[in-house]
Amino acid sequence: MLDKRSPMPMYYQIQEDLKQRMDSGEFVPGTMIPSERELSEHYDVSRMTVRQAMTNMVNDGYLYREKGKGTFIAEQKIEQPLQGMTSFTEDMKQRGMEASSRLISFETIPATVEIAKKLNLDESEDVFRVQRIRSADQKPMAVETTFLPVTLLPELTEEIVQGSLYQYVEDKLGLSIEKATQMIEATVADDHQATLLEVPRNSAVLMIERNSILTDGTPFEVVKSAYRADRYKFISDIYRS
Amino acid sequence: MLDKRSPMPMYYQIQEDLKQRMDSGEFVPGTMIPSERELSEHYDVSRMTVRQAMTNMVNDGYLYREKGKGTFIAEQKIEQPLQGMTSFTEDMKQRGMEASSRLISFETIPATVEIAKKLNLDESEDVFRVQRIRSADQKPMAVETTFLPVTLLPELTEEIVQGSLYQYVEDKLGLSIEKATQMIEATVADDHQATLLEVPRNSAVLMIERNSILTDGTPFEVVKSAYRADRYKFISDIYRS
DNA sequence: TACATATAGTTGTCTATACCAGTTCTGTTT
DNA sequence: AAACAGAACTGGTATAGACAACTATATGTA
Repeated sequence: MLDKRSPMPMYYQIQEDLKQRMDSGEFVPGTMIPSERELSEHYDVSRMTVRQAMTNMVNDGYLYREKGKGTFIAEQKIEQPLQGMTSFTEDMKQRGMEASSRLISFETIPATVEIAKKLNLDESEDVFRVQRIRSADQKPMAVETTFLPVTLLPELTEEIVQGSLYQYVEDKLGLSIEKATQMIEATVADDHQATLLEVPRNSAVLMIERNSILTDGTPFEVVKSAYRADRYKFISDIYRS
Repeated sequence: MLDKRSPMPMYYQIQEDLKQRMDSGEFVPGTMIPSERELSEHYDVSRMTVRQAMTNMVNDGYLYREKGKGTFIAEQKIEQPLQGMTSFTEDMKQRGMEASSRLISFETIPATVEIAKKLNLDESEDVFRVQRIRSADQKPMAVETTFLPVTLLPELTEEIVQGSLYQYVEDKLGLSIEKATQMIEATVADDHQATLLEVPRNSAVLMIERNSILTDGTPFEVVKSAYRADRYKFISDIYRS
């Protein structure tokens, strides 16, 4: 079942296996999963190791425990789309829609003053400018424009941006995104946006700008998205303290 | 140091002690706290018990660990504008503006279907409807409409809502707000909003709706705010995983 | 039938130990 | 003085076992 010689810790392998069994439909929300003792026998590890895996999954919201009863599969939490950073695809999936994406343009341009400042570049240094239409259930949802520093990703191509950019960055730079600052505002659609989003001019659009920072503190990207206000609400949960 | 006969688990007592030592200034952000082995000797418990306390505190953001180096006090996360719940007044203060507020109406009305559902009331049960103009630097910033269940706060008055409502709720009910779900969307101003916000009709407005839940799970309020899009951006920081 | 009691199952807490992997300091050698 | 090697630290992973607290079910008794 598990690979004891793998460099991956046992508790991690158990987590992945349990998640996989959840995805496959073996466990549905509300189901009680086998007890800690049963799982420790099944995976041939100590109960504490199973507990470590399960504690992580409880913290991540996959499971919940009830003392004296057992451990259960948690409901899929639809209501917190943006707690951790969510991609457009994940976001739409959580909303029960199918995401698709169409590349409109991919070009290298000198940074504007605004973008240079946000990416911590000298003025007129080159940046990639990638523009996409993001669709949900085959209807336009947002126009997304991404700015990336050329110096950081000199070998970036169209193919890469259409794949998993974040995966590429991790492999290429050994860094990942640590956090982002997000700004949300309301505007009315300009002609260009109206055409791409297939809405009347002067419709309301929700502008979301995300500035992402890598784990070493380098600004990584500026993403400006214009969402159709008639189709999209931004939802988040906030907690006290 | 710790009370071994207390019904409180040892790891919990350790957490509380460490937090108290942080509050008292013994540990400041960035400081390395004693190693797990030292603490286990100090508290006279096993290292695993210390680890359980520390793992919880890492998950809660009080500490962070670095393999081979030690465990450190985390920075107080000030840089999260809307991570914790912020009042309009605090929000404006952080933006360097002076907040003021004018009560427009305070009335009792039967709940609409939407509000009844969100406040978990029977249809047509009474709710308070409080409408305010929120201003920053003496210029209108938002129109805020709050819905509160009458059954929860039967003695609510105009004076109270103009003071600290949250303080009143805590004293009156012994409960406080645990979390809120927030929905943000873009619309165009209707006549009423345009007049109150002193903007042209068909200007863009940022609608923020906040549904707050008390610590016992009771829905507490629905707040709908219409912000002037030319003056207000919603800003938040988000973190990976 | 109704109520108490046992009992077997669950998670919760805790111990004592062991080894691994990464970091830092220290003493020795060059 | 600089470079290396190793010791002594750090947290990370894992074991085997114990008892407590809680829940559900079955059993016996009034």
